[in-house]
Amino acid sequence: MQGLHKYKFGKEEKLKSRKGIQLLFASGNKLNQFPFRCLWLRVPADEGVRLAVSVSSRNFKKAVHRNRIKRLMREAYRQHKSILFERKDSRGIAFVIIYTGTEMPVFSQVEKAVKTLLEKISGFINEPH
RNA sequence: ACUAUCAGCCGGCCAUCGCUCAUCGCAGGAUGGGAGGAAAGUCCGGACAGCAAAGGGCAACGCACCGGUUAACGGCCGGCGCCCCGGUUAGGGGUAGAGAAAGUGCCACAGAAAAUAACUACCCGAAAGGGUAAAGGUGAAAAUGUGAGGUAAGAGCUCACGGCUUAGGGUGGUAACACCGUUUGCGGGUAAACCUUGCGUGCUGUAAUGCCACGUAAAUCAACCUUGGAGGGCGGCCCGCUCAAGCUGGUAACAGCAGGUUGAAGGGUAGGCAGCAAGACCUCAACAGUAAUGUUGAGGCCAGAUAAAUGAUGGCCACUCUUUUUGAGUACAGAAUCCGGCUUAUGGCUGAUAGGUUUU
RNA sequence: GGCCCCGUAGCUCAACUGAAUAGAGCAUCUGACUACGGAUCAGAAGGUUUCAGGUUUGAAUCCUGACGGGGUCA
Repeated sequence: MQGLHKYKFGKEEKLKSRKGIQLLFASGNKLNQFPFRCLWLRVPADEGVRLAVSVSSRNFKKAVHRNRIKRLMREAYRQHKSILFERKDSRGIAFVIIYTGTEMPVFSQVEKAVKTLLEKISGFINEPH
């Protein structure tokens, strides 16, 4: 099942609940990796791995630019999310990635940063102590 | 080739991977649809939904030449008036354009005086006093302009030609209005100052609203009230109307219990479905109309998410920049209930119409 | 998505019932005082009143439209 969905990023893997997002912002673990900031939290196993993506409208006033950045971030996560699935325990992860840079990125930059970010999270999860 | 207006299209194709919706399938999956002219600003107008539907008056807000168009509009189309440009002719452009002769206010500085005029001045007169507004000169604006008569000096005091204006008339036009002749008068500007007149307008908005699921609050405190009534409703206010919660004891004031309204503090949920995608819809053609627009016929189905889909990478082609390669880039910009407008942001290509210049 | 408010010197605010040089404090600069600096005193500079158009003789003020910033909702 997981192998089949290796490069997909469907509705079930997006963090959509307003309540979950508020919980994440209230008590999530913080992690900085320029140009991103990440908040993540362990959740029960039936939640699965869920991601939300965000760009501040203070840095990017045009909606078309925010959409562009969010699409690049989702695409990068889709290609490298298998890093997170090679984990030891079966609990789920909920996390949000926020773009904090002030300039329009290109895909290669986003891809590189997302990859290192996912490796960092994977390291925290697999070695909690 | 250039300028203006109108209409249309935005990079094209291929490969791999992916997102969202619908349909089919037990499932893996397959097929099909998937941003705009402005989706933007939220400046107007509606559809739709809820609340309320005895009224009357006032206030508030909006609009303001005429006719047409439309579901409606402050939009659009055509005309009229005014202003500007133009060998001041043809023509082109702009225009929030009712009323200043209903009333109130304001008009700095300068000036005699800024709106019931009189400083210098002119005339009569011995003076007291009276008559007058031409000349001075400031200002954005100075008491209807020019000429003649008239007079002591003057003055629409009178006359001629004008300007504006009141009333009623004739001709043309649906009308605004234009022209003609009669007549009343001479009142500076400002209504995007208050205001007056005419016409119109319920309020709140898809986070409306309905249903389902889950969950709690039943309680506490304060104030007021229980038919001589707190408070609620009828658009904001008033009148008026209407709804609205009581018993016991006591002569009464009041007390007790109960109830009602408002507020404080506090508690709970913030999930799902509908609304929500076939409509003042789109394309083409014909007809009516100067046009906006309308009618008829044929064909078509064209996003529907909810921390929010419509994308990424590679290759070739087209164009621009950079010194060739390399490289960078390809307008403005991303639906959120849906329509009709307005405003703003916008690079390029194609076509049509109009204009003048150059070449043949 | 709806509704509401505000833009004045580098900063914080006046002047908002139109009137001609837009004012005050802090900050900046110059000079004096001091051995130097601070404080103090004197003086100066700094403004397309967010932008564009209109009404008016005259606009920061009134009107319209843009641009920018902020707040609020079940």
